[in-house]
Amino acid sequence: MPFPSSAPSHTACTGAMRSVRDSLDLLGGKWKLPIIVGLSGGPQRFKQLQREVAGITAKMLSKELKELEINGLISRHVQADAAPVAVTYTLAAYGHTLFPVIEALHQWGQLHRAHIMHAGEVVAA
Amino acid sequence: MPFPSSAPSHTACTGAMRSVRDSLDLLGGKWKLPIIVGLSGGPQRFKQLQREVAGITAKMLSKELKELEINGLISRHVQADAAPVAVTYTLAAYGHTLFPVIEALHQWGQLHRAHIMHAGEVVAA
DNA sequence: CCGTATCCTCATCGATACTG
DNA sequence: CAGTATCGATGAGGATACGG
Repeated sequence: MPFPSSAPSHTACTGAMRSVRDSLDLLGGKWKLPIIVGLSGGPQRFKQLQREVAGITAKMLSKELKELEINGLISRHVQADAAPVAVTYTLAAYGHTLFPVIEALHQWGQLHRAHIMHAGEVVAA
Repeated sequence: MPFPSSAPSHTACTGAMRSVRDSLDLLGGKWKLPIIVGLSGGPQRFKQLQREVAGITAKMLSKELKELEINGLISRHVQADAAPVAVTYTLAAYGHTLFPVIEALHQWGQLHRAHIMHAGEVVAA
């Protein structure tokens, strides 16, 4: 069944393609979603976040956070009064709209892992 | 709320992160999902598929199809008897398990487009 | 029609060193 | 702690030409 599921014609998926590509453009790359996941449990400081998103370098984390903030998915708060300056990143309300996407990816990742384990089995959705 | 949603502890998202990364590794890149979408309406010949997935080159389509087939998401059928050889690609049963993922991406893509209209800012397309 | 071979460019990402 | 600057490797992806 093409997307959207109630589509009438053979060229139905054209519209869905554009949306999917849009999402991919914004969320694609290695780190965007993992960072969102890392923030899904609550606000995090830069260093904490780097520890949570295993393997990411400070450079990449900084760059990705900037892009995510520009797109309104997260927000950045600075506590300038402390001696070692504290910066906190928070998942914005708009960022929470990504949960269905992440959930779907999470589910499928688990399914695929199971699928690889016993490669002979047929998988149920 | 961290993933999975019923998680108990502060380190809850670690598990979800792995699954999401797994999916991203397999489905990431510019063309994998668009190709799946292109096949979601039914079997397609190579050239038809290339027309449907706007902008893809024969080289990329060939390469991506190979990877998708290796991962069991699509299947390839050759009709050798015809004069111009006919090759047909079909979304495998396992490929259908990606529908929730694509649907989520599709929905969010639309949401984001509306979000941009509304906000009047952010991101040049 | 269905690809493959070759060459090329450019973005992505990592490592390291450094600053406020 | 919270980043930035610089360099370099890698490979994804595109253009073109050609083969089965």
